[in-house]
Amino acid sequence: MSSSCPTNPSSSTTRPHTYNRKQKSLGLLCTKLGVERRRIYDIVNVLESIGVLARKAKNQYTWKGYAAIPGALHELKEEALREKLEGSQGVNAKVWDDEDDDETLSNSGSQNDKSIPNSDAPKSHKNDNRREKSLALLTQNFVKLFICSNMELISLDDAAKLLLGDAHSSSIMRTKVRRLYDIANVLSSMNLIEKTHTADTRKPAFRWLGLNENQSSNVINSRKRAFGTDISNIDFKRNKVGVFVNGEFSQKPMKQKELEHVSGLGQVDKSNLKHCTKQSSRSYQFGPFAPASVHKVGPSENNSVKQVHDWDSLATVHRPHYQNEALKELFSHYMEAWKSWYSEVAEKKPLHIL
DNA sequence: TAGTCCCGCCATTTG
DNA sequence: CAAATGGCGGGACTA
Repeated sequence: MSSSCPTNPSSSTTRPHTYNRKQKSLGLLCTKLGVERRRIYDIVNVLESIGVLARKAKNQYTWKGYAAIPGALHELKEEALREKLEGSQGVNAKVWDDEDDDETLSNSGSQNDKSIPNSDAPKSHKNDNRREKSLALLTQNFVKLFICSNMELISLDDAAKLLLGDAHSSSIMRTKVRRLYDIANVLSSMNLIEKTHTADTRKPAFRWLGLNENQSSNVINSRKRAFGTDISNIDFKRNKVGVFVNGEFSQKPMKQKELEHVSGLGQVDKSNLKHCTKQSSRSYQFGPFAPASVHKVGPSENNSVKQVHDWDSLATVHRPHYQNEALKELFSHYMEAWKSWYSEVAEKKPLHIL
């Protein structure tokens, strides 16, 4: 963080102004936000998993925007279907965890695999191992659970079990669940999922909201504008977290325990899920920046590029008072920070974190 | 107590 | 080698 960074600074910028790399250093950002650097990585990974961001290289991220989400989800869904086909029969869907990794995963999707320069072949084993345990993969698999199954509600425990396959020591489970919390917090912030609890058991669980189209899990085709477009008037209040949903900004009262009941159908049907999950590979392929062009789904009327508008309002100053709303706030702040970066950096220029 | 998730050590990966 | 990343899990905090 901080200081000197080798990478080329200005150059590519269209911005005559100073594209001050230093000002965009992750370290500085973290300081300003009062956030630990380590946290950022988690968030970035989740965002990248759903297409909002793309890592181009070390210290280089490209903001894709919310409009990229539909496309990413679509990809995930197809990928899941593909996996389902190939690996299904095996009653026990594999497990990612547990020592034995294997799977040739990593490359089912389209190009873009983590854009890892090194070819795949070599150190693949170890890499795969890492990859398999990555928050990014977990995020995608978690999302697949929702978009590929008919489960209405999924508790993190169930998700962990499903994603872990059979073998799960309580220890591994615990860790997995911790990660899922990390992920769920970010996804919740984006309103892609929401927390509730099963009707029967009062067990906490999450419901997929997706792009907020009607219930159907078919994320890819319904109206509603692209996720996150048109963000406007945001206003946070203590204990309230603003979230943008389809253009509108909604505030969820921190612990909204209201809607709970809704859940009716929820119930995890493990069996029916197993196959659908399996590792995947990241494969995003959205258009360049904001792409509203991404095979977007709905008629997202406005181009995400412009979703920039009110991001400023997202700013709001207040240090994240961790505890609970932690990631959520952090996320908001981060969005704001990025937004400013974005505007400064001009169109396609990659952002340099640090 | 179960559910959350803060916090940061430390192993890896990269440039 | 230093900096950037990120897996991982102990344990504090809450409801």
